[in-house]
Amino acid sequence: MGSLDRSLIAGLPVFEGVAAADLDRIVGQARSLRIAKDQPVFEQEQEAHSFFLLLDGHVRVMKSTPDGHEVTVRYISPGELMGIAHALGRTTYPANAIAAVDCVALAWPSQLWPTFAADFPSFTTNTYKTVGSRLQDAHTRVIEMSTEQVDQRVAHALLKLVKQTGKKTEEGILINFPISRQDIAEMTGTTLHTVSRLLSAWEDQGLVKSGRQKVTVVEPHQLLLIAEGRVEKS
Amino acid sequence: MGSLDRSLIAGLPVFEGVAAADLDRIVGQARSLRIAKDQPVFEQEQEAHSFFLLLDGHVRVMKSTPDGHEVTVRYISPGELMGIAHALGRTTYPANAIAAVDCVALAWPSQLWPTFAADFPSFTTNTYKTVGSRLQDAHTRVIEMSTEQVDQRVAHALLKLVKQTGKKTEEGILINFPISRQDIAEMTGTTLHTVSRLLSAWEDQGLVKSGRQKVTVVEPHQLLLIAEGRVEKS
DNA sequence: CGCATCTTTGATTAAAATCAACCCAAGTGG
DNA sequence: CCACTTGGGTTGATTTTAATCAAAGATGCG
Repeated sequence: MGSLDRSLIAGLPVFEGVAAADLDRIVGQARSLRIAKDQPVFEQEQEAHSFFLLLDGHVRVMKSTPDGHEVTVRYISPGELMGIAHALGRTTYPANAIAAVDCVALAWPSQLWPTFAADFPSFTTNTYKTVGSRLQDAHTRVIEMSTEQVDQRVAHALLKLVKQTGKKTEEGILINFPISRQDIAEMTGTTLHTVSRLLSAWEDQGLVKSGRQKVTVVEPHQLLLIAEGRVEKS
Repeated sequence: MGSLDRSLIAGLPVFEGVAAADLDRIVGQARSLRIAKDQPVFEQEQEAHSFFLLLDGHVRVMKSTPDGHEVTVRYISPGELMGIAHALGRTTYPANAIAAVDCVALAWPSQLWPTFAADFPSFTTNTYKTVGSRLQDAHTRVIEMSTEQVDQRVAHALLKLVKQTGKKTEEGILINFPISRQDIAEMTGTTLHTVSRLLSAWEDQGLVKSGRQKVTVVEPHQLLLIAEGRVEKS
Protein backbone atom coordinates (compact mmCIF):
# COMPACT_ATOMS: atom_id res chain seq x y z
CA MET A 1 0.00 0.00 0.00
CA GLY A 2 2.80 2.37 0.81
CA SER A 3 4.34 1.49 -2.53
CA LEU A 4 2.52 4.16 -4.55
CA ASP A 5 4.86 6.89 -5.59
CA ARG A 6 5.10 9.54 -8.20
CA SER A 7 7.31 7.53 -10.51
CA LEU A 8 4.13 5.69 -11.49
CA ILE A 9 2.66 8.75 -13.12
CA ALA A 10 5.51 11.17 -13.76
CA GLY A 11 6.08 11.47 -17.47
CA LEU A 12 2.50 10.74 -18.49
CA PRO A 13 1.01 13.36 -20.80
CA VAL A 14 -1.86 14.05 -18.38
CA PHE A 15 0.61 15.12 -15.72
CA GLU A 16 2.82 17.19 -17.94
CA GLY A 17 3.60 20.48 -16.31
CA VAL A 18 2.61 19.33 -12.82
CA ALA A 19 5.24 19.93 -10.14
CA ALA A 20 6.86 16.93 -8.46
CA ALA A 21 5.46 17.89 -5.08
CA ASP A 22 1.98 18.08 -6.56
CA LEU A 23 2.41 14.66 -8.15
CA ASP A 24 3.11 13.32 -4.69
CA ARG A 25 -0.06 14.91 -3.38
CA ILE A 26 -2.03 13.47 -6.27
CA VAL A 27 -0.66 9.96 -6.00
CA GLY A 28 -1.00 10.12 -2.23
CA GLN A 29 -4.76 10.24 -2.54
CA ALA A 30 -5.08 7.43 -5.05
CA ARG A 31 -5.77 3.85 -4.32
CA SER A 32 -4.44 1.26 -6.70
CA LEU A 33 -6.51 -1.63 -7.88
CA ARG A 34 -6.25 -4.57 -10.15
CA ILE A 35 -9.08 -5.70 -12.36
CA ALA A 36 -9.19 -9.24 -13.67
CA LYS A 37 -9.82 -9.89 -17.34
CA ASP A 38 -13.51 -9.51 -18.30
CA GLN A 39 -14.35 -7.76 -15.04
CA PRO A 40 -15.95 -4.30 -15.05
CA VAL A 41 -14.05 -1.20 -13.96
CA PHE A 42 -17.28 0.75 -13.86
CA GLU A 43 -20.75 0.37 -15.22
CA GLN A 44 -23.20 2.44 -17.24
CA GLU A 45 -25.66 4.45 -15.11
CA GLN A 46 -23.78 3.65 -11.93
CA GLU A 47 -23.01 6.47 -9.52
CA ALA A 48 -19.63 7.83 -10.61
CA HIS A 49 -17.82 7.40 -7.30
CA SER A 50 -14.28 7.40 -8.73
CA PHE A 51 -12.19 8.37 -11.71
CA PHE A 52 -9.35 6.21 -12.91
CA LEU A 53 -5.95 6.19 -14.52
CA LEU A 54 -5.05 2.99 -16.31
CA LEU A 55 -1.50 1.95 -15.48
CA ASP A 56 -1.38 -1.40 -17.23
CA GLY A 57 -3.64 -3.42 -19.47
CA HIS A 58 -6.43 -2.49 -21.86
CA VAL A 59 -10.00 -1.53 -21.10
CA ARG A 60 -12.90 -1.62 -23.50
CA VAL A 61 -15.49 1.13 -23.07
CA MET A 62 -18.87 0.23 -24.47
CA LYS A 63 -22.47 1.30 -24.45
CA SER A 64 -25.44 -1.03 -24.41
CA THR A 65 -28.65 -0.03 -26.10
CA PRO A 66 -32.07 -0.92 -24.68
CA ASP A 67 -32.60 -3.38 -27.55
CA GLY A 68 -29.49 -5.35 -26.73
CA HIS A 69 -26.94 -3.95 -29.15
CA GLU A 70 -23.45 -3.28 -27.87
CA VAL A 71 -21.35 -0.47 -29.34
CA THR A 72 -17.70 -0.13 -28.43
CA VAL A 73 -16.85 3.50 -27.81
CA ARG A 74 -13.10 3.15 -27.40
CA TYR A 75 -10.24 1.18 -25.97
CA ILE A 76 -8.26 2.74 -23.15
CA SER A 77 -4.49 2.23 -23.12
CA PRO A 78 -2.04 2.59 -20.23
CA GLY A 79 -1.55 6.20 -19.18
CA GLU A 80 -5.07 7.27 -20.09
CA LEU A 81 -7.78 8.57 -17.79
CA MET A 82 -11.19 6.93 -17.69
CA GLY A 83 -14.44 7.45 -15.87
CA ILE A 84 -14.01 11.21 -15.69
CA ALA A 85 -17.75 11.76 -15.71
CA HIS A 86 -17.42 14.36 -12.99
CA ALA A 87 -15.20 16.62 -15.08
CA LEU A 88 -18.07 16.81 -17.56
CA GLY A 89 -20.75 17.59 -15.05
CA ARG A 90 -22.18 14.08 -14.88
CA THR A 91 -22.83 12.11 -11.75
CA THR A 92 -23.14 8.70 -13.38
CA TYR A 93 -20.88 6.83 -15.75
CA PRO A 94 -22.03 7.06 -19.36
CA ALA A 95 -20.73 3.64 -20.40
CA ASN A 96 -19.48 0.24 -19.32
CA ALA A 97 -15.76 -0.30 -18.94
CA ILE A 98 -14.53 -3.89 -19.08
CA ALA A 99 -10.98 -5.10 -18.65
CA ALA A 100 -9.86 -6.67 -21.94
CA VAL A 101 -6.95 -8.26 -20.07
CA ASP A 102 -5.83 -8.20 -16.44
CA CYS A 103 -5.36 -4.53 -15.57
CA VAL A 104 -3.82 -2.24 -12.99
CA ALA A 105 -5.26 1.20 -12.35
CA LEU A 106 -5.23 4.08 -9.90
CA ALA A 107 -8.52 5.42 -8.62
CA TRP A 108 -9.46 8.69 -6.95
CA PRO A 109 -12.79 9.50 -5.31
CA SER A 110 -14.79 11.74 -7.62
CA GLN A 111 -15.26 14.36 -4.95
CA LEU A 112 -11.57 15.15 -5.25
CA TRP A 113 -12.09 16.40 -8.79
CA PRO A 114 -13.03 19.99 -7.88
CA THR A 115 -10.01 20.23 -5.57
CA PHE A 116 -7.68 18.83 -8.20
CA ALA A 117 -9.12 21.20 -10.79
CA ALA A 118 -8.49 24.17 -8.52
CA ASP A 119 -5.06 23.11 -7.23
CA PHE A 120 -3.44 21.64 -10.34
CA PRO A 121 -4.25 23.79 -13.33
CA SER A 122 -1.92 21.90 -15.70
CA PHE A 123 -3.62 18.66 -14.84
CA THR A 124 -7.01 20.27 -15.51
CA THR A 125 -5.93 21.67 -18.84
CA ASN A 126 -4.43 18.35 -19.87
CA THR A 127 -7.60 16.53 -18.90
CA TYR A 128 -9.70 18.83 -21.04
CA LYS A 129 -7.31 18.29 -23.90
CA THR A 130 -8.05 14.60 -23.51
CA VAL A 131 -11.75 15.31 -23.52
CA GLY A 132 -11.29 17.48 -26.58
CA SER A 133 -9.53 14.75 -28.46
CA ARG A 134 -12.19 12.24 -27.49
CA LEU A 135 -14.82 14.59 -28.83
CA GLN A 136 -12.79 14.78 -32.02
CA ASP A 137 -12.57 10.99 -32.17
CA ALA A 138 -16.30 10.68 -31.74
CA HIS A 139 -16.91 13.13 -34.56
CA THR A 140 -14.46 11.26 -36.73
CA ARG A 141 -16.41 8.10 -36.00
CA VAL A 142 -19.65 9.78 -37.02
CA ILE A 143 -18.07 10.95 -40.26
CA GLU A 144 -16.68 7.51 -40.98
CA MET A 145 -20.03 5.90 -40.34
CA SER A 146 -21.72 8.45 -42.58
CA THR A 147 -19.40 8.39 -45.55
CA GLU A 148 -17.38 5.18 -45.63
CA GLN A 149 -18.15 1.61 -46.54
CA VAL A 150 -17.55 -1.19 -44.09
CA ASP A 151 -14.21 -2.26 -45.53
CA GLN A 152 -12.88 1.27 -45.05
CA ARG A 153 -14.22 1.48 -41.53
CA VAL A 154 -12.78 -1.87 -40.52
CA ALA A 155 -9.42 -0.93 -42.04
CA HIS A 156 -9.47 2.38 -40.15
CA ALA A 157 -10.34 0.61 -36.92
CA LEU A 158 -7.47 -1.86 -37.29
CA LEU A 159 -5.02 0.93 -38.07
CA LYS A 160 -6.21 2.89 -35.05
CA LEU A 161 -5.73 -0.15 -32.80
CA VAL A 162 -2.33 -0.81 -34.30
CA LYS A 163 -1.25 2.74 -33.65
CA GLN A 164 -2.63 2.69 -30.11
CA THR A 165 -1.45 -0.72 -28.96
CA GLY A 166 0.60 -2.22 -31.76
CA LYS A 167 3.50 -4.45 -30.85
CA LYS A 168 6.13 -5.36 -33.39
CA THR A 169 6.59 -9.03 -34.09
CA GLU A 170 8.49 -10.77 -36.84
CA GLU A 171 5.24 -11.20 -38.77
CA GLY A 172 4.07 -7.60 -38.57
CA ILE A 173 2.38 -5.43 -35.97
CA LEU A 174 0.22 -7.29 -33.50
CA ILE A 175 -2.80 -5.78 -31.79
CA ASN A 176 -1.71 -6.45 -28.28
CA PHE A 177 -4.81 -7.81 -26.59
CA PRO A 178 -7.39 -10.46 -27.42
CA ILE A 179 -9.87 -9.09 -29.91
CA SER A 180 -12.59 -11.09 -31.65
CA ARG A 181 -14.38 -10.54 -34.95
CA GLN A 182 -17.41 -9.62 -32.88
CA ASP A 183 -15.40 -6.94 -31.04
CA ILE A 184 -14.26 -5.40 -34.31
CA ALA A 185 -17.83 -5.49 -35.59
CA GLU A 186 -18.98 -3.59 -32.50
CA MET A 187 -16.36 -0.92 -33.14
CA THR A 188 -17.35 -0.43 -36.74
CA GLY A 189 -21.10 -0.90 -36.81
CA THR A 190 -21.14 -4.11 -38.78
CA THR A 191 -21.52 -7.85 -38.16
CA LEU A 192 -18.98 -10.47 -37.20
CA HIS A 193 -19.70 -12.20 -40.52
CA THR A 194 -18.67 -9.22 -42.57
CA VAL A 195 -15.54 -8.69 -40.48
CA SER A 196 -14.64 -12.35 -40.88
CA ARG A 197 -15.00 -12.17 -44.65
CA LEU A 198 -12.89 -9.02 -44.83
CA LEU A 199 -10.12 -10.46 -42.68
CA SER A 200 -10.14 -13.66 -44.72
CA ALA A 201 -9.85 -11.68 -47.95
CA TRP A 202 -7.07 -9.51 -46.56
CA GLU A 203 -5.27 -12.57 -45.27
CA ASP A 204 -5.35 -14.04 -48.79
CA GLN A 205 -3.83 -10.82 -50.07
CA GLY A 206 -1.17 -10.95 -47.36
CA LEU A 207 -2.24 -7.71 -45.67
CA VAL A 208 -2.97 -9.24 -42.29
CA LYS A 209 -2.49 -12.45 -40.33
CA SER A 210 -5.21 -13.36 -37.94
CA GLY A 211 -6.31 -16.11 -35.68
CA ARG A 212 -8.59 -16.68 -32.76
CA GLN A 213 -8.92 -13.30 -31.00
CA LYS A 214 -5.70 -12.15 -32.58
CA VAL A 215 -4.91 -9.82 -35.45
CA THR A 216 -1.52 -8.89 -36.88
CA VAL A 217 -1.25 -6.22 -39.52
CA VAL A 218 1.40 -7.17 -42.06
CA GLU A 219 1.04 -4.35 -44.59
CA PRO A 220 -0.16 -1.21 -42.84
CA HIS A 221 0.38 0.89 -45.92
CA GLN A 222 -1.84 -1.31 -48.09
CA LEU A 223 -4.45 -1.27 -45.36
CA LEU A 224 -4.34 2.51 -45.34
CA LEU A 225 -5.08 2.54 -49.05
CA ILE A 226 -8.17 0.47 -48.36
CA ALA A 227 -9.11 2.73 -45.43
CA GLU A 228 -8.95 5.72 -47.73
CA GLY A 229 -10.95 4.00 -50.43
CA ARG A 230 -8.14 4.28 -52.90
CA VAL A 231 -8.16 0.67 -53.97
CA GLU A 232 -10.62 -1.46 -55.91
CA LYS A 233 -12.17 -4.37 -54.13
CA SER A 234 -11.43 -7.74 -55.65
CA MET B 1 -21.56 49.92 -29.51
CA GLY B 2 -22.10 50.93 -25.93
CA SER B 3 -25.37 49.01 -26.12
CA LEU B 4 -23.95 45.66 -24.91
CA ASP B 5 -25.05 44.93 -21.42
CA ARG B 6 -25.45 42.00 -19.16
CA SER B 7 -29.15 41.62 -19.81
CA LEU B 8 -28.13 39.98 -23.09
CA ILE B 9 -26.60 37.02 -21.33
CA ALA B 10 -28.00 36.96 -17.81
CA GLY B 11 -30.26 33.96 -17.43
CA LEU B 12 -28.48 31.78 -19.98
CA PRO B 13 -27.48 28.38 -18.64
CA VAL B 14 -23.79 28.96 -19.45
CA PHE B 15 -23.75 31.95 -17.12
CA GLU B 16 -25.67 30.37 -14.30
CA GLY B 17 -23.95 31.09 -11.01
CA VAL B 18 -21.88 33.96 -12.37
CA ALA B 19 -22.16 37.20 -10.34
CA ALA B 20 -23.74 40.22 -11.97
CA ALA B 21 -20.53 42.21 -11.74
CA ASP B 22 -18.67 39.40 -13.48
CA LEU B 23 -21.27 39.30 -16.21
CA ASP B 24 -20.54 42.95 -16.84
CA ARG B 25 -16.85 42.23 -17.10
CA ILE B 26 -17.52 39.37 -19.50
CA VAL B 27 -19.90 41.27 -21.75
CA GLY B 28 -17.60 44.27 -21.61
CA GLN B 29 -14.94 42.37 -23.50
CA ALA B 30 -17.21 40.99 -26.18
CA ARG B 31 -17.87 42.45 -29.54
CA SER B 32 -21.20 41.77 -31.14
CA LEU B 33 -21.53 40.78 -34.73
CA ARG B 34 -24.20 39.89 -37.20
CA ILE B 35 -23.74 37.13 -39.73
CA ALA B 36 -25.85 37.09 -42.87
CA LYS B 37 -27.61 33.91 -43.94
CA ASP B 38 -25.25 31.39 -45.58
CA GLN B 39 -22.15 33.25 -44.38
CA PRO B 40 -19.52 31.47 -42.29
CA VAL B 41 -19.04 32.24 -38.61
CA PHE B 42 -15.75 30.35 -38.65
CA GLU B 43 -14.09 27.81 -40.88
CA GLN B 44 -12.46 24.41 -40.49
CA GLU B 45 -8.66 24.53 -39.99
CA GLN B 46 -8.72 28.31 -39.53
CA GLU B 47 -6.83 29.81 -36.62
CA ALA B 48 -9.29 29.90 -33.73
CA HIS B 49 -9.07 33.61 -32.98
CA SER B 50 -12.42 33.92 -31.20
CA PHE B 51 -15.11 32.00 -29.43
CA PHE B 52 -18.76 32.86 -29.80
CA LEU B 53 -22.10 32.96 -28.10
CA LEU B 54 -25.08 32.80 -30.42
CA LEU B 55 -27.70 35.36 -29.39
CA ASP B 56 -30.14 34.97 -32.23
CA GLY B 57 -30.55 32.72 -35.27
CA HIS B 58 -29.32 29.21 -36.04
CA VAL B 59 -25.90 28.03 -37.08
CA ARG B 60 -25.07 24.77 -38.79
CA VAL B 61 -21.76 23.18 -37.80
CA MET B 62 -20.40 20.81 -40.40
CA LYS B 63 -17.29 18.98 -41.40
CA SER B 64 -16.08 18.46 -44.93
CA THR B 65 -14.16 15.34 -45.84
CA PRO B 66 -11.29 15.37 -48.34
CA ASP B 67 -13.45 13.48 -50.85
CA GLY B 68 -16.16 16.11 -50.83
CA HIS B 69 -18.70 14.70 -48.41
CA GLU B 70 -20.31 17.06 -45.95
CA VAL B 71 -21.43 15.85 -42.54
CA THR B 72 -23.50 18.07 -40.28
CA VAL B 73 -22.26 17.83 -36.72
CA ARG B 74 -24.94 19.90 -35.03
CA TYR B 75 -27.13 22.95 -35.12
CA ILE B 76 -26.43 25.71 -32.63
CA SER B 77 -29.40 27.50 -31.07
CA PRO B 78 -29.54 30.89 -29.36
CA GLY B 79 -27.80 30.87 -25.98
CA GLU B 80 -25.22 28.26 -26.97
CA LEU B 81 -21.46 28.64 -27.19
CA MET B 82 -19.60 27.78 -30.38
CA GLY B 83 -16.04 27.77 -31.58
CA ILE B 84 -14.66 26.95 -28.14
CA ALA B 85 -11.68 25.15 -29.66
CA HIS B 86 -9.40 26.80 -27.15
CA ALA B 87 -11.15 25.28 -24.17
CA LEU B 88 -10.27 21.88 -25.61
CA GLY B 89 -6.65 22.62 -26.25
CA ARG B 90 -6.99 23.24 -29.97
CA THR B 91 -5.71 26.25 -31.85
CA THR B 92 -7.80 25.78 -34.98
CA TYR B 93 -11.52 25.32 -35.48
CA PRO B 94 -12.46 21.69 -36.04
CA ALA B 95 -15.42 22.40 -38.31
CA ASN B 96 -17.23 24.93 -40.49
CA ALA B 97 -20.00 27.01 -38.96
CA ILE B 98 -22.51 28.53 -41.37
CA ALA B 99 -25.41 30.80 -40.51
CA ALA B 100 -28.63 28.97 -41.41
CA VAL B 101 -30.47 32.30 -41.13
CA ASP B 102 -29.35 35.84 -40.33
CA CYS B 103 -27.68 35.63 -36.92
CA VAL B 104 -26.47 37.78 -34.06
CA ALA B 105 -23.60 36.64 -31.86
CA LEU B 106 -21.12 37.84 -29.30
CA ALA B 107 -17.44 37.10 -29.85
CA TRP B 108 -14.48 37.08 -27.49
CA PRO B 109 -10.84 36.80 -28.47
CA SER B 110 -9.61 33.28 -27.74
CA GLN B 111 -6.74 34.54 -25.63
CA LEU B 112 -9.29 35.61 -23.04
CA TRP B 113 -10.22 31.99 -22.43
CA PRO B 114 -7.52 31.25 -19.82
CA THR B 115 -8.41 34.43 -17.92
CA PHE B 116 -12.11 33.64 -18.02
CA ALA B 117 -11.40 30.08 -16.88
CA ALA B 118 -9.41 31.36 -13.91
CA ASP B 119 -11.70 34.25 -12.94
CA PHE B 120 -15.16 32.75 -13.48
CA PRO B 121 -15.22 29.20 -12.22
CA SER B 122 -18.97 28.78 -12.69
CA PHE B 123 -18.65 29.77 -16.31
CA THR B 124 -15.83 27.25 -16.76
CA THR B 125 -17.79 24.47 -15.16
CA ASN B 126 -20.85 25.27 -17.23
CA THR B 127 -18.78 25.30 -20.40
CA TYR B 128 -17.38 21.88 -19.66
CA LYS B 129 -20.87 20.64 -18.98
CA THR B 130 -21.70 21.79 -22.48
CA VAL B 131 -18.68 19.97 -23.83
CA GLY B 132 -19.71 16.91 -21.88
CA SER B 133 -23.15 16.91 -23.36
CA ARG B 134 -21.76 17.37 -26.84
CA LEU B 135 -19.54 14.36 -26.29
CA GLN B 136 -22.63 12.47 -25.21
CA ASP B 137 -24.47 13.61 -28.31
CA ALA B 138 -21.64 12.49 -30.53
CA HIS B 139 -21.64 9.05 -28.89
CA THR B 140 -25.39 8.85 -29.29
CA ARG B 141 -24.94 9.64 -32.96
CA VAL B 142 -22.37 6.85 -33.29
CA ILE B 143 -24.73 4.42 -31.61
CA GLU B 144 -27.61 5.46 -33.83
CA MET B 145 -25.49 5.08 -36.92
CA SER B 146 -24.34 1.65 -35.76
CA THR B 147 -27.62 0.14 -34.76
CA GLU B 148 -30.53 1.93 -36.40
CA GLN B 149 -31.96 1.95 -39.89
CA VAL B 150 -32.28 5.18 -41.83
CA ASP B 151 -35.95 5.71 -41.08
CA GLN B 152 -35.19 5.57 -37.36
CA ARG B 153 -32.26 7.94 -37.69
CA VAL B 154 -34.23 10.45 -39.73
CA ALA B 155 -37.09 10.29 -37.25
CA HIS B 156 -34.65 10.84 -34.38
CA ALA B 157 -33.06 13.78 -36.18
CA LEU B 158 -36.43 15.44 -36.77
CA LEU B 159 -37.44 14.96 -33.16
CA LYS B 160 -34.15 16.42 -31.97
CA LEU B 161 -34.62 19.47 -34.18
CA VAL B 162 -38.19 19.85 -33.03
CA LYS B 163 -37.11 19.76 -29.42
CA GLN B 164 -34.28 22.21 -30.02
CA THR B 165 -36.00 24.75 -32.23
CA GLY B 166 -39.61 23.71 -32.56
CA LYS B 167 -42.24 26.43 -32.87
CA LYS B 168 -45.89 25.64 -32.36
CA THR B 169 -48.17 26.38 -35.28
CA GLU B 170 -51.76 25.38 -35.86
CA GLU B 171 -50.55 22.51 -38.06
CA GLY B 172 -48.05 21.07 -35.62
CA ILE B 173 -44.52 21.88 -34.56
CA LEU B 174 -42.41 23.66 -37.16
CA ILE B 175 -38.64 23.35 -37.38
CA ASN B 176 -37.89 27.00 -37.20
CA PHE B 177 -35.30 27.53 -39.92
CA PRO B 178 -34.95 26.56 -43.56
CA ILE B 179 -33.86 22.95 -43.83
CA SER B 180 -33.64 20.95 -47.04
CA ARG B 181 -33.81 17.21 -47.67
CA GLN B 182 -30.10 17.37 -48.37
CA ASP B 183 -29.48 18.96 -44.96
CA ILE B 184 -31.37 16.20 -43.22
CA ALA B 185 -29.45 13.62 -45.23
CA GLU B 186 -26.16 15.16 -44.07
CA MET B 187 -27.30 14.90 -40.45
CA THR B 188 -28.26 11.25 -40.74
CA GLY B 189 -25.73 9.78 -43.09
CA THR B 190 -28.11 9.06 -45.94
CA THR B 191 -29.08 10.60 -49.28
CA LEU B 192 -31.58 13.31 -50.11
CA HIS B 193 -33.53 10.71 -52.14
CA THR B 194 -34.08 8.48 -49.18
CA VAL B 195 -35.07 11.43 -46.98
CA SER B 196 -37.49 12.62 -49.62
CA ARG B 197 -39.13 9.21 -49.86
CA LEU B 198 -39.43 8.97 -46.08
CA LEU B 199 -40.97 12.42 -45.74
CA SER B 200 -43.40 11.68 -48.57
CA ALA B 201 -44.46 8.45 -46.91
CA TRP B 202 -44.85 10.14 -43.52
CA GLU B 203 -46.79 12.96 -45.10
CA ASP B 204 -49.21 10.40 -46.58
CA GLN B 205 -49.65 8.95 -43.11
CA GLY B 206 -50.25 12.42 -41.68
CA LEU B 207 -47.20 12.38 -39.39
CA VAL B 208 -45.51 15.43 -40.93
CA LYS B 209 -46.21 18.31 -43.29
CA SER B 210 -43.35 19.47 -45.38
CA GLY B 211 -42.52 21.81 -48.19
CA ARG B 212 -39.56 23.54 -49.69
CA GLN B 213 -36.95 23.79 -46.93
CA LYS B 214 -39.67 23.45 -44.35
CA VAL B 215 -40.75 20.59 -42.09
CA THR B 216 -43.60 20.53 -39.59
CA VAL B 217 -44.04 17.57 -37.30
CA VAL B 218 -47.73 16.83 -36.83
CA GLU B 219 -47.60 13.64 -34.78
CA PRO B 220 -44.44 13.64 -32.64
CA HIS B 221 -45.59 10.61 -30.75
CA GLN B 222 -46.02 8.49 -33.88
CA LEU B 223 -42.65 9.68 -35.08
CA LEU B 224 -41.13 8.57 -31.81
CA LEU B 225 -42.52 5.10 -32.36
CA ILE B 226 -40.74 5.01 -35.71
CA ALA B 227 -37.55 6.39 -34.15
CA GLU B 228 -37.61 3.57 -31.64
CA GLY B 229 -38.29 0.97 -34.29
CA ARG B 230 -41.56 -0.03 -32.70
CA VAL B 231 -43.65 0.18 -35.82
CA GLU B 232 -43.80 -1.85 -39.03
CA LYS B 233 -42.93 -0.08 -42.25
CA SER B 234 -45.70 -0.01 -44.83
C1' DC C 1 -12.09 -35.66 -24.21
C1' DG C 2 -15.85 -32.80 -24.62
C1' DC C 3 -17.87 -28.42 -24.60
C1' DA C 4 -17.80 -23.41 -24.97
C1' DT C 5 -16.58 -19.93 -28.08
C1' DC C 6 -14.89 -18.30 -32.08
C1' DT C 7 -14.51 -18.49 -36.94
C1' DT C 8 -15.50 -19.46 -41.74
C1' DT C 9 -18.14 -19.65 -45.76
C1' DG C 10 -22.17 -20.23 -48.82
C1' DA C 11 -26.90 -18.78 -50.15
C1' DT C 12 -30.48 -15.59 -49.82
C1' DT C 13 -32.66 -11.34 -48.79
C1' DA C 14 -33.34 -6.71 -47.52
C1' DA C 15 -32.10 -2.01 -47.38
C1' DA C 16 -30.63 1.89 -49.25
C1' DA C 17 -27.56 3.94 -52.83
C1' DT C 18 -27.32 5.10 -57.39
C1' DC C 19 -29.02 6.25 -61.89
C1' DA C 20 -32.33 8.81 -64.40
C1' DA C 21 -36.08 11.80 -65.42
C1' DC C 22 -39.04 15.11 -64.44
C1' DC C 23 -41.67 18.67 -61.70
C1' DC C 24 -42.27 22.81 -59.08
C1' DA C 25 -41.38 27.30 -56.80
C1' DA C 26 -38.98 31.35 -56.31
C1' DG C 27 -36.13 34.74 -57.78
C1' DT C 28 -33.76 37.58 -61.54
C1' DG C 29 -33.24 40.37 -65.19
C1' DG C 30 -34.62 41.98 -69.55
C1' DC D 1 -44.52 41.53 -65.96
C1' DC D 2 -43.15 37.48 -67.76
C1' DA D 3 -39.63 34.22 -69.43
C1' DC D 4 -35.97 31.84 -67.75
C1' DT D 5 -32.82 29.92 -64.74
C1' DT D 6 -31.62 27.74 -60.57
C1' DG D 7 -32.16 25.19 -56.58
C1' DG D 8 -35.06 22.11 -54.38
C1' DG D 9 -38.04 18.13 -54.54
C1' DT D 10 -40.35 13.77 -56.20
C1' DT D 11 -40.50 9.18 -57.92
C1' DG D 12 -39.45 5.05 -60.67
C1' DA D 13 -36.02 1.43 -62.02
C1' DT D 14 -31.82 -0.77 -61.16
C1' DT D 15 -27.84 -2.08 -58.68
C1' DT D 16 -24.92 -2.63 -54.83
C1' DT D 17 -23.80 -3.57 -50.30
C1' DA D 18 -23.95 -5.79 -46.40
C1' DA D 19 -27.29 -8.07 -43.23
C1' DT D 20 -29.45 -12.24 -42.37
C1' DC D 21 -30.06 -17.14 -42.51
C1' DA D 22 -27.82 -21.46 -42.17
C1' DA D 23 -24.47 -24.88 -41.35
C1' DA D 24 -19.88 -26.51 -40.48
C1' DG D 25 -15.06 -26.12 -38.91
C1' DA D 26 -11.41 -24.70 -35.61
C1' DT D 27 -9.46 -23.70 -31.17
C1' DG D 28 -8.53 -23.91 -26.64
C1' DC D 29 -9.95 -24.72 -21.94
C1' DG D 30 -11.51 -27.40 -17.87
